[in-house]
Amino acid sequence: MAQHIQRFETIVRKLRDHGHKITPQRLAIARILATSEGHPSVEHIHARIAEDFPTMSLATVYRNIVLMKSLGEVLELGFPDGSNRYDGNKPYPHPHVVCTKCKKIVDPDLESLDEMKDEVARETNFKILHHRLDFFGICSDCSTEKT
Amino acid sequence: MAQHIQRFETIVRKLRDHGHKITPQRLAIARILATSEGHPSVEHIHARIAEDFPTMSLATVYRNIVLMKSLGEVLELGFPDGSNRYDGNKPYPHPHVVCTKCKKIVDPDLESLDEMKDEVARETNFKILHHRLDFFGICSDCSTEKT
DNA sequence: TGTTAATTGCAAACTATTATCAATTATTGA
DNA sequence: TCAATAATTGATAATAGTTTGCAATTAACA
Repeated sequence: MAQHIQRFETIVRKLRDHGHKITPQRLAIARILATSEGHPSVEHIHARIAEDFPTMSLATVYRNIVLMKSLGEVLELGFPDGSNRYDGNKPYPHPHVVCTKCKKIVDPDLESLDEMKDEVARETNFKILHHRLDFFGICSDCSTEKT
Repeated sequence: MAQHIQRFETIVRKLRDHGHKITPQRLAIARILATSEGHPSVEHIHARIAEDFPTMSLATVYRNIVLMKSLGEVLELGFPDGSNRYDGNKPYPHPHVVCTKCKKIVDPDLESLDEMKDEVARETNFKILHHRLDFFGICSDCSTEKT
């Protein structure tokens, strides 16, 4: 995916431009965040890197995610059950569809969200800065399973 | 507010119908959940009850919230920063507008959400069961403050 | 009222995340 | 190229919010 490579390079450039060192750990974390379709968790990121670098520390994953969040290059998705997932692919607010069975997360295309934002701003007199929209349900794979 | 009293009675009836004992602690928690406009936190609930019953335990608040959630009478709002707020007033999914400064949470009226749900279901082939929609911004009170 | 199982309060356990700190390493400029 | 230095790392301790275990208490029902 060319756009994944672009995202990866954007993140690395941003890190460099802000004077952060480019370490192998940092690169590995950025790569997974930029190229994953599946909105990985910290555990997932750590486990994947630990396959090749057994000394990779969880703390390093957390630290780098905080850093990339602060640079606006990673979106954190915290869920009510306490689980956190990350998106380095589209680091701006956008709707998600979550399968409650297999935990898959999909990005739908929705038109009407901006209008809705204006509607809310008008009605409540808030200055709306960002938002969060998740739909929860069962994906087609899981609903056809006979288990 | 008559509808707050109704909500309180609905919750108590539901508890009773499911064979749960009606304890003073349980009633106090249900009352706050049913009558609060402000989407209280566990701490808030506990603190308010502790004014009158100093032995009220935090664990009891947690346990009863879990119970009322499982009966579908309380909606849990977990936020990305890890904070949790509860709504015993409208225990079904509905949009929220959160002031990031004073933490106020308001319920806006939105028409277009059901259409959006259908749109998502059509596009992703998910069976949508519930959703979560939050807008974050600055309320009019906070934006007029000169601090 | 007495019996019984649910509920409570307290404290210990747990989990996800953050902070500490000595050792390591990327960057820089000579 | 390499030495100086400041950031980063890994291992572990600390933290905060929530949950669990257990003995004592209490609501519900006969």
